Amino acid sequence: MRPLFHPAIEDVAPQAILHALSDPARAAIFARITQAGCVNACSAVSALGDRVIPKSSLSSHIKVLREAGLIRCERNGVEMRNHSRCAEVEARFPGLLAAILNAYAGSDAPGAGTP
Amino acid sequence: MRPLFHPAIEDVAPQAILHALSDPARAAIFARITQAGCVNACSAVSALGDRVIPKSSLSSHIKVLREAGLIRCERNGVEMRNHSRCAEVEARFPGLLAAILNAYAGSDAPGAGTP
DNA sequence: CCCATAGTTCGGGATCTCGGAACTTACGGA
DNA sequence: TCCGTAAGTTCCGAGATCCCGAACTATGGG
Repeated sequence: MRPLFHPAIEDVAPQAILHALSDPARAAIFARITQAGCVNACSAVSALGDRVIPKSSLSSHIKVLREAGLIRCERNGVEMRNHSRCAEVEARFPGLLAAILNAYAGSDAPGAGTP
Repeated sequence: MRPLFHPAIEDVAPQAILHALSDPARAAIFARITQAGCVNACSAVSALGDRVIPKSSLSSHIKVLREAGLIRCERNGVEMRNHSRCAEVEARFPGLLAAILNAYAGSDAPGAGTP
């Protein structure tokens, strides 16, 4: 399978980023991918907090994040590697991702659940 | 008509803000309300760039922005005054609104069209 | 009292989203 | 080599959401 479609950084639209991150599940996935050193397997993400996300939903979420320009995906054998494109997005929209992730972290820590 | 429902600032969720601003039309409305000194009539907003927004859609957009905690609305006779709550939101989520509005302004200036 | 203006609500069609089941791909073991 | 297992994707139906025109409500003026 050839590289999937990834938008060029200059084609990334703010509304796509906001839409992608307006879902707490997607925001949590993105936060985890970003925090985990920009590499992560898709299934390693499926256990977010205490919520189990079905495979198909997870695949959709990953697709939304990818097409929004937030992550870059490539196959590695059976698994999928998801790199965060935070550096590119940061260069194009300074402070945006930091503010969004910080807002989520400050409100209810999407990547860690709230026991 | 009693004051409409407005969430307390501590009840404002990041996902609601991102969802509200993930629509370019809503982002443009909010940008205009914020830039116009935090006061504006609803109908004065309807002429955004070259796009005509139907009244019902505009009312919905305003409602979404209000319930997301981004603006405060109150009647003034026949008209509606829309104040931006940017200061409150800024205090709760530092840098968020600035980064979002800046992202839109840097990509295609939602409040001014791109001739 | 009647009308004009500003905004809200309602209704239907289009679009989006979620998630289960089936399918595809890739690797590993016998 | 052939089969089994694991990881993701695709397909499809049910439900939710969004958009916008038409009808409705509320306020103020003549």
